[in-house]
This record gives sequence, C-alpha cells and structure tokens, in this order.
Amino acid sequence: MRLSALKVSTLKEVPADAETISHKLMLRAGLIRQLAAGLYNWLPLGLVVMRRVEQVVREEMNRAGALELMMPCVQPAELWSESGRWEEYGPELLRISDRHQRDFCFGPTHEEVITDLARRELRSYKQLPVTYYQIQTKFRDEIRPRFGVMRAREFLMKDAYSFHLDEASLARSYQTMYEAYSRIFTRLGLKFRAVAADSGAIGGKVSHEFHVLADAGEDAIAFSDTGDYAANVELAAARAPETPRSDAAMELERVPTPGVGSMDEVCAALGVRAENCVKTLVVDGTDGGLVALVLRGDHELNALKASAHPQVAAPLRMAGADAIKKTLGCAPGSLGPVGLDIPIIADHSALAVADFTCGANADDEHLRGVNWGRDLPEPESADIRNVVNGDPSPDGKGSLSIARGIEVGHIFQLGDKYSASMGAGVLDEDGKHRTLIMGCYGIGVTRIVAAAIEQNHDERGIIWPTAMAPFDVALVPINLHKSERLRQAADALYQKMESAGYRVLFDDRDARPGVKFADMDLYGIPHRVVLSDRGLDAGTLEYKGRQESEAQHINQTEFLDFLARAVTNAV
RNA sequence: CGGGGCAUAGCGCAGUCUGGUAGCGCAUCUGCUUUGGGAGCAGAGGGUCGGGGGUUCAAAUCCCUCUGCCCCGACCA
Repeated sequence: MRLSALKVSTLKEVPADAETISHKLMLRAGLIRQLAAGLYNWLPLGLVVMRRVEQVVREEMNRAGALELMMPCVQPAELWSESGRWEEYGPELLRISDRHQRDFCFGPTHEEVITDLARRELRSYKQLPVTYYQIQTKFRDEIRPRFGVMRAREFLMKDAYSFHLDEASLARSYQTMYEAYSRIFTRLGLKFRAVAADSGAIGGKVSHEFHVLADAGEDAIAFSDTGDYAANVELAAARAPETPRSDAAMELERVPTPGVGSMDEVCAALGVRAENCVKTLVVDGTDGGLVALVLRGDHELNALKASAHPQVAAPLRMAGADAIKKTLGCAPGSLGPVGLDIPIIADHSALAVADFTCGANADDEHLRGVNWGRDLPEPESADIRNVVNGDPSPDGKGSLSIARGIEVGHIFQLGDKYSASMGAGVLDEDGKHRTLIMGCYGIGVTRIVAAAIEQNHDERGIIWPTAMAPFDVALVPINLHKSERLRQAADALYQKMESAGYRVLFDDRDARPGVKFADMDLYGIPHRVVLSDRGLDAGTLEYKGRQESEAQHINQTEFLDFLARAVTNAV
C-alpha cells in the first residue's frame, strides 16, 4: 500500500483522556477513534490488524474442528428468561425493545442463543460432540469503560460452544480448546500464561483464563517458579504456615495512638512492622449481623475466598463506618480481635503471629504484645487472603511469583447450566433422553490488539509481532522528489516485494526523512528498507528491523534473499 | 452506581477568580527556501466558547439546569 493513499495522518499530540500506552499509541498511529464512551471506530490500518488476529483465531479454531457460524447480536428476552439470566445478569445487559414493545437485549455473550439452536438441531448422540464458534460483535454495558479498546463496551469476540453427551467428552474438547488457545497466542507472538480461574457469572466448574503478560494488566496472576501451577490471584490458595507460632515473649500493653488508623500509620507511630500486626476488617454476615475478618497487617483480603465462608454474606460487603461505630463502639481504624463480640475468622497467617499489635476497639488506642490463646481465644482460621510473592505454591512445588496480566481468553466447562434450564438434550444409544453437557470458550479479539501493544512497544511507538503487523515491510525512499531514478527504483522494488508476497507500506510522500522514520516507527512495521540516491550509487539498500538500533547495508541484488531470511527469523 | 474533575478551532491548552475586540502551540491550506530522525520564513482558512434558560447596557467569564466525557472504587473477553 502506498502511504499517500492512507489519508489518515499520525498524531504528535494525544487526546488528554488516553491513559494507557496502548490507547495512546492506537490513537496516535490512527488505528482507532473514539465515538462515545467505550465505543470505537476502527480506521483502515487498525482494521487490518484486527482482521489478522481474527484470521489466526479462525484458522486455529477450524484446525481444532470447530464449525463457524453466526448468531444475531440482538437476542429475544424470552431466551434469557428461560436461563434465568434476564434477572440475574444485571445492568451490564443492554436491554432494548422493538416497535411492538417486545423486549430484546444486545448480546453480551451467546449461551442462550446457541443452546436454543442446539435443542432444535441436535437430536441424537450421533451428532455429538460438536463445537460451534463465531467471531462477532458483543456489547456489555460496563460500569466504567476505560483504557481504549481494552475495556470497551462494544468489542469483537470469538465465542465457541461445545456440546457433549458426558463430562468425559467435554473434558476432551476442553483440552482441545486449551491447546488451540495456546497455539493462537503463540502464533500471535505474545507472552502469555494460562491460569486456573474462577468461573464467575458464566457459571460452571473448571475454568482457565489466558493472560497476556503486561505491567499494565488489570489482573494479578500467581504462578509457581518450578511447578506447573498457575492461577488467578483471586483463586490461588494460600497455605497455612508450616512453622509453629513462637511463644509469647511480651506482656499485653495498651498504648495511646491518637489519630492513627491505617496500617501504615500504626507502623510509623509505634515503630512496628506490618507483618507483626494484625488488621481487622468487618463485613456483613449471612445472619444479618457483622463478622470480623482478621489478617496479618501486610496481607490483603481476598473477597472471593472470604465470601465463600458460610458465615460471610456473598457477595462480600464491607460494613460501613457508621455500623461499626454503632455496634463495636470505635472507628474502623481502631478495630482489633481482642474482646470483640462478633464472630471472628482469622487468616492462617494472622494466627501464626505472636506478640502482635492491633487495634484496641477504642478510638485512638492500640494493643501491643497480644498473643492468641493467652489474651484472647483461638479463633476459627481460614484462607481469606491474597497470595503474595514468595508464598509456597499450593501444589507443593516451588514458590509463587505474582505477575500482571491482561485477560484475553477464558474457557469454561459449563456442565448442564444452560442445557438443563433450557431443555436441550438428545437421545442416547438406549433411546433415553440425556441433557447436553456444554463447554464455552471466549477470546477477546479487539482486546488482543491492545494487549499486544501493551506488551510490545518502545518510546517511538508500536512493535508489532509479525503475525499481527498490518504490513511486513516499510519501504522508505529518501528525498524522493529530487530524483526520478530513485522514484523508479522505489516503484520497482515495491512491485518486486509485493510480487514476492510481502505486504509493503510504501512511503511515497514528499516528506522529510525524519517524518517518514518517525511514522514508520510509530506504525510498528517489523522491517524497514531505506532507499536513497547514495545507496543506488553504491548498489546497496539499507535494512533495519524495528527493534534494531543500527541499519545494515545490503547489496541490491541480494536484498530479497536477505529479506526472506530476516522475515523468517523474526518472531 | 457512589466520590472527584473536565467541556474554548481537528489535537493539546491559556483566557473564567476580577463580565467589555476569543487567543497560543501542533495539525491543515498557499508560496518560497530546505531535506538521513517529527524543518524555516511569510501568509491563509478554521469557533454558535457542550446545550437550554436567566442576571446584565454587555456573558467563554456570574446564576440555574440539562448533556457528554475522563479519573478513583465493586464486574469481565
């Protein structure tokens, strides 16, 4: 493609509301433009990238034996009532009505529609197993869309659904999808991890998330440095410490701490370390009362784990400061487990601390030298915290590291959640009706584009992995206006590279060299060839990979061979 | 949805407190010079100051109201 034909120019300045690197670079390079909150136009160059991702996904889904189909974006409310999600799904479901006041929604996902299709089309066990997929626009009315297309309301998703007679068949297809996903992200040149995950609102039991590793990621994932274990932090089990608690060495002491509330303030005021403190969080209980959750001072509460406890209301709700003051007689910052008159659940690690510091359940006072058993009863213990760097791996092999990730794929073993409520089944070999067992598998196509940039960029712009790059080669003739010979040579090389199968972005503008280089770096084209009068005289071309700092001069006659090797060697 | 902020040329901003000719940089267009890492000079176009109402001789500026967008929190590909 000739750059003069692209018509959209790059930006030096970036709209003030773009925060993340990928959002800024996508705007600057002219890949996307915002229409409204969470809604984006994809400009020609951006669309090329999106289509390339889509194509890799499509090829691997086909290779895995999945069948492509297409379902409507707009779905009738009746189906959602059947599955129970018309009420369950909440405000994230965009509900609309037609001219007859019939209710519809814009599909955030397609379990209902595919299950409806399956119950009409699938009659016999002989039609199983089968996996259908589509690549299609979804809409989720996010409370807070942000980070450009990373968390948009409308986005492109590949969603696949498999149908089975039994769990064993589901497990096989699940494994096939797991492998297909791994191939997709590998082919796209992304550093990623598959992690055990919570199945959340979609339902089901077994579930894995695929995360692109990037510092800007919204999710924390934990993985073992030696074993295979990897899980979303919200799911990773924290093991109880193996070393026994030390004996009490200090006397219980009440100390004044005026104005001290947060953990940091306690440590600063009393000269203690957070790991020698415990903090007390109060949440709503299932019986309508309050429940105290006790953690070591340097640990974070894991809301998912805590709300799984029978005494704790799910979803987790922190008690308000007013309720705490009223029931317990002090501000949240002065809470402690000693003499507390509500149920107490302590994290394993909090129980392992001796001579600890905590709030005194009286404003502006704390206790030091507190010991479980001696100064207060041993409470119930549970795993209610997030794992941290260095924790032992739950599988017993090695220790955990924490990394940031962007969730780009999620696979679930659904079981019969939708097929049972919607009555989807087939006849088995014995002529008996059997409810279908389902799996579902999603990939955020548009999110992958942003995640790839988040993972691969430098101060000059995007660095596309080969498989996603909108073009293979940037052709940059220098001082084109001066030399007819150069123009002809550039045209000829352009034709030659295109004929050889490369997708070439030919900067045929009369722009200054600096402008051209800056634009090509911003666009992130993996390979660049520079053509100049000087080079023509010497019979050479100049090649530079996007990530290399120095260019190399290549003999003109050998250039295509050289390029072929460079392209092959690139990731 | 709760808390905070912003809305002035395509983009980034100043001007608003203290009412009185709507400005700067980038981008765009024209001409000349320049051309190996976002050129220089000269000129030009481009605005219902987010919308509506009010106060005033006079409103970007003060008051009321609506809308949109962004940031911080609980959900997700």
